Amino acid sequence: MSSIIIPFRFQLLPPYPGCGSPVGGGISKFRGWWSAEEGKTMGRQPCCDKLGVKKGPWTTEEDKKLVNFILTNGQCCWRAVPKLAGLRRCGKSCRLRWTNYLRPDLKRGLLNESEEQLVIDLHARLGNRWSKIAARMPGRTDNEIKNHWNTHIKKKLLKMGIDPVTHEPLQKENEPIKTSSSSTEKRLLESKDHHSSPLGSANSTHVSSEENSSSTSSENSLTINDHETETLFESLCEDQMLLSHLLSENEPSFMDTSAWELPNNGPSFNNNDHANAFTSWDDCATWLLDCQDFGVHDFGLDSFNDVEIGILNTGNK
DNA sequence: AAATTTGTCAACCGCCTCGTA
DNA sequence: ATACGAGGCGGTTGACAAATT
Repeated sequence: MSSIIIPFRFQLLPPYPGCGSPVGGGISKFRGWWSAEEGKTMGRQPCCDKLGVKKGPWTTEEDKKLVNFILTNGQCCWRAVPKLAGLRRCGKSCRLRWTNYLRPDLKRGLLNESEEQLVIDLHARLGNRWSKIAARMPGRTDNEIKNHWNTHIKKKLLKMGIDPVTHEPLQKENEPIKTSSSSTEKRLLESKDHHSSPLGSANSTHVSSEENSSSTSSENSLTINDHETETLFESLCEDQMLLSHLLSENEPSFMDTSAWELPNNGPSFNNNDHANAFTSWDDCATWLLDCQDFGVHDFGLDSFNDVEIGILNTGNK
């Protein structure tokens, strides 16, 4: 089965009725829908009504409802989705199902070799921060990468004699930590405390300065001395070249997730070859409707009514 | 062919962060 | 300043499939 990236800015439609227009920070910043819709005096509803909320695997029927709903209404308040889509699910569950499985820009199938290598490289830098890793990998979800790491890559690395946590040869495990220059990262890990992935800690120190420009260098080196910092920096710089294009904050990530949320003026595709194949919403909609690989027919999208197709076609007006 | 073990991955759980009241 | 809720995240679980005995 071929892997396909759907360069598709999905929320082509206005927010839900009553939602109003999310202002400023976009939809993710939007709050307070319930108070407006239900005439309540501010305050909030619980995440989901625990009673009557279904759990477990999603049925085709539920998938169909969710996809149809989001195609028609776009993404807005996840808490409102199950109610409006006629699903007996928690909003969280809907979001998860959508982001991990139903989103049309997802690749299907196992990670290929280059993707695997990228995961390994990114994991070496970011640790178990799967969402950060996924953000650098087009069409892949954090859950998918996490699963693949745990079931494939971990074993592969162990087979190769590499510690999947430290990314260093296993035989070095028993060596003293303090003077080994190749264990720079590990030393940093030791100096940082409690992250689940020691390397993740080290890398979080490094990455934090990349990804969080508000972090100061002094903050990042609170627990290591100057010499260690210098050595660490030198060590990390070796690899920095390799991934700088991936990790640069100034460069858009491969999958610009914001693209999903702020489509207001019609298609604005990711910068890749697939994207160029689509020149209009008609193309997108047509493609989506024809997409067998995604299993669109399983969701009943091929049986969109005229109104729904019309909405899709006019989404960028 | 049946039973058991192992592998896979979708989904849930609980915690954290951030924004709002 | 505080409480609360939404969304997001990573860890874990459990159902199912595949492989092995």
